[in-house]
Amino acid sequence: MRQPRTDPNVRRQQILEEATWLIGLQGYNGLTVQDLAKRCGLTNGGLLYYFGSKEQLLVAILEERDRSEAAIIHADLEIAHAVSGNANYAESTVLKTFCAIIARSIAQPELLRFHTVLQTEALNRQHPAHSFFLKRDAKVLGEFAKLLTGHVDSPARAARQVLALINGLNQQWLRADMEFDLLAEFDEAIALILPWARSIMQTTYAVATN
Amino acid sequence: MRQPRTDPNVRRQQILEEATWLIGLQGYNGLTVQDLAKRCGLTNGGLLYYFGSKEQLLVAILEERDRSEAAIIHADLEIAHAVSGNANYAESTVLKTFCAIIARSIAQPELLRFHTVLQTEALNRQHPAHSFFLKRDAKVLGEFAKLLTGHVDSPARAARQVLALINGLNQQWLRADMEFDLLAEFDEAIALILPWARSIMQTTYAVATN
Amino acid sequence: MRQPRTDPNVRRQQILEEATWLIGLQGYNGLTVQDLAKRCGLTNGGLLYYFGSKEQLLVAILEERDRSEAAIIHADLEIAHAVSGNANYAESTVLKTFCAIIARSIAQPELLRFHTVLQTEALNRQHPAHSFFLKRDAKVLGEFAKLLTGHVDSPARAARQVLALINGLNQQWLRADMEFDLLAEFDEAIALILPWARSIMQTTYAVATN
Amino acid sequence: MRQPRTDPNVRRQQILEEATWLIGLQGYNGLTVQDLAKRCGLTNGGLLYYFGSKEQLLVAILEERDRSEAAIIHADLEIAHAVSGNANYAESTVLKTFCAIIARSIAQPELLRFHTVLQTEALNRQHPAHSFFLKRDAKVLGEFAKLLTGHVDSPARAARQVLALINGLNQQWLRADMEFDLLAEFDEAIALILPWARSIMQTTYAVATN
DNA sequence: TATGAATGAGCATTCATTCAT
DNA sequence: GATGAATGAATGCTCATTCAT
Repeated sequence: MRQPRTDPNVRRQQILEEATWLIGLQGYNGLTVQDLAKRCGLTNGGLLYYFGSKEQLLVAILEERDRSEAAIIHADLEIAHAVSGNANYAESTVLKTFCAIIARSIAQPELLRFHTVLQTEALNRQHPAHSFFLKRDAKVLGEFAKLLTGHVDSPARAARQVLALINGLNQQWLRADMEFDLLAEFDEAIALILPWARSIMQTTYAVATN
Repeated sequence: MRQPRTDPNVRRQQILEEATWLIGLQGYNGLTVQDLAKRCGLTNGGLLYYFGSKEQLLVAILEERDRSEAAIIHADLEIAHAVSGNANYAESTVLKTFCAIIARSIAQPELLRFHTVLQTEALNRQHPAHSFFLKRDAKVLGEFAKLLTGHVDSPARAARQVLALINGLNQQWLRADMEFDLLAEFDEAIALILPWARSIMQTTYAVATN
Repeated sequence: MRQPRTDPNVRRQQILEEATWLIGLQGYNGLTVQDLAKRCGLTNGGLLYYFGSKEQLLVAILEERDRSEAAIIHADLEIAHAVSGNANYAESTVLKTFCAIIARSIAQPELLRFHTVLQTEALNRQHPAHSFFLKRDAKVLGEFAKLLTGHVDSPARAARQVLALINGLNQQWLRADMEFDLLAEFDEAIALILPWARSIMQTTYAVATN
Repeated sequence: MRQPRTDPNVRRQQILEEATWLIGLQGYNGLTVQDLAKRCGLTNGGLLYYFGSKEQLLVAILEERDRSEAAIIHADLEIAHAVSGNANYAESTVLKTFCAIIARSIAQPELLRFHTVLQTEALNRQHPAHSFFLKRDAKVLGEFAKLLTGHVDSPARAARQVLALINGLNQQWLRADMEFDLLAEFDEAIALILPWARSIMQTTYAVATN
């Protein structure tokens, strides 16, 4: 009857992962604590012991997402920048960064789903993740613009275009049940904005997909 | 106490509009029959008299959306095609069609919100609008491709790119509370795919916004 | 399965009465909507249809109590006052009023229980009936003082004493399962404050218990 | 992380005190083990280690109350009685005893609150403290009657009156947030029953408030 | 055409208690 | 001695739906 006492850190992580998966399917509002608890093999009371409330669970997921995303992206960029010594990022770095984003989505489609679904649900000002995604859009646009500086006429505008392409293609890909080659489509699309991209694609591929 | 006996067709239309607005805010699952009924000035029982169930209400909205969209787009294109006599659409027609889509979104942001929110919520295979948006994506991509034939190397791929740009920019625009010039951003973005677009923009503007 | 459609006003009244009874037993916090609903022969949802929330139900009870109490007391006094033409109330009126309060408690012990239990539960500042009983004490003390003016040295102090005696005896009576003669005890007690009371008791009795 | 190992007797005492305080605020049913544990700086499991269950905790509090009350009252009386050698208590002893009760309530309002709240909550026959307060009322009335013997016509009846006055005034005092002079009000009230009280009040005051 | 009463299922959350550690 | 994880039952409330009127 009683659970065989799982390591609480493992449990917590498991809950976060299952919740991410379920939110990706049904959104935050469509998620029920009961469902989630059952998937994790405990009762709703047991689950709420970890996070206090459904909303705090969401906050915990978003914080973790923030942490791991920041870790990945910044690690890549900081190194690249330090190496070059130049004010702007190298062409290969820029391209690699964008492609890495897509590659990660392909590798972890449940995370992509989570972001895609939650992001739109959170257009509602009352949504607990509303301001999170407001800030996130601003931050991402800023980082993209910085990345694009020196490579396009208007970095801010190009940042919007890159982000729009990423989000738009992601959504098509998810709706089509991932049955087209997202990375290939993105490569072609990014070449619209960075014409030199096509010529250095081979190298990038290898890096991005690792 | 009793309602002053509104014309049932007017009532129906009002319900559809309020529902569209509310779904745009909170999604279909977030919509409550009670809320909607109150906004329409009748009781939940009274509302369901018109549509039978919440799901049938959604179906009715989607059908109406289908009808009015098809009417607008096809009207434009059929005429344009008939006039030219050519196998492909004229540059100005293509551009005008795309811009008209954006212009309509700007003119009726509640419809844009409805589509944006519902479309993502419907990524879930269980969602009553799932197959609707599956078909819609296919249809739109097909129409875009046809429209782009003769103007780009790969019409199918370019169609994806255009649709991605539209959806992506729309989402950014809604999240930013409509505080940037969506049409200007789109003009620049479409010029990435159709380089000749920039030169004929002035004319298009006037037409698209009417 | 479905209820045989009781008259909604009757239903409402029935709910208020059952709730009064249950609160008298277990307090407001001890009252469960489920329990109350079952006693009324409907589901909790059905019950909340009438009052919206447990707290609003309490408010409705208190409002009704207020109304019917004010009606009874003021009717008696206004008439008595009007008749006498004197600035102060007649001895018999004063006594009759106090005894009538006790007589009503004896006739409707469930109301007495309700007030006794809720009043103490509401000592908590967070309690939804807290301010109700604050105001009630003030109002009752004021009315008692007015009633006692001309009959005692310090009407305000005597009002406190009368109220304390009433509440204190009530509580003992309820705890003793109503197994002593509350009215007799009160008659003796009120005579401590109004020494002339004993001599006119016979008359009062007859009136108060009607 | 782990508690710095407080002396278990101190701990126990602290729990009893905090519980008394919380029950005075919200009643026994309104008390939650979680709340109480947090106030005591340990977890719910840790708290229940001491008392086994919420109800046993209540029993422990009541037993302790019994003990310390009995100790105080009886000490006073026994001595007074022994000294006088008379069958009845001296006037000053009687008055001192009553006033001492009030003085103790003023000095420890949290105990007064506890009794006031719990006593009424326990009117419910299902309440774990129901029989405790039944017996207590009987015992107190008996002791009061013994105390009043020789000073009033009907000691039993006078005992009721004194107890009613004490409880009634206490309740008013708590509701008024302790913003009137309870002892002064009680002095006047007790003089209704013991007319000679007023003349020996000065002496009593000094004793009672120490 | 609609209202208004009612249901039944579900929801997030709370809580006393248990127990392995 | 005490923690921390977990349960199971309950709680107030919401919601789509039904249906007599």
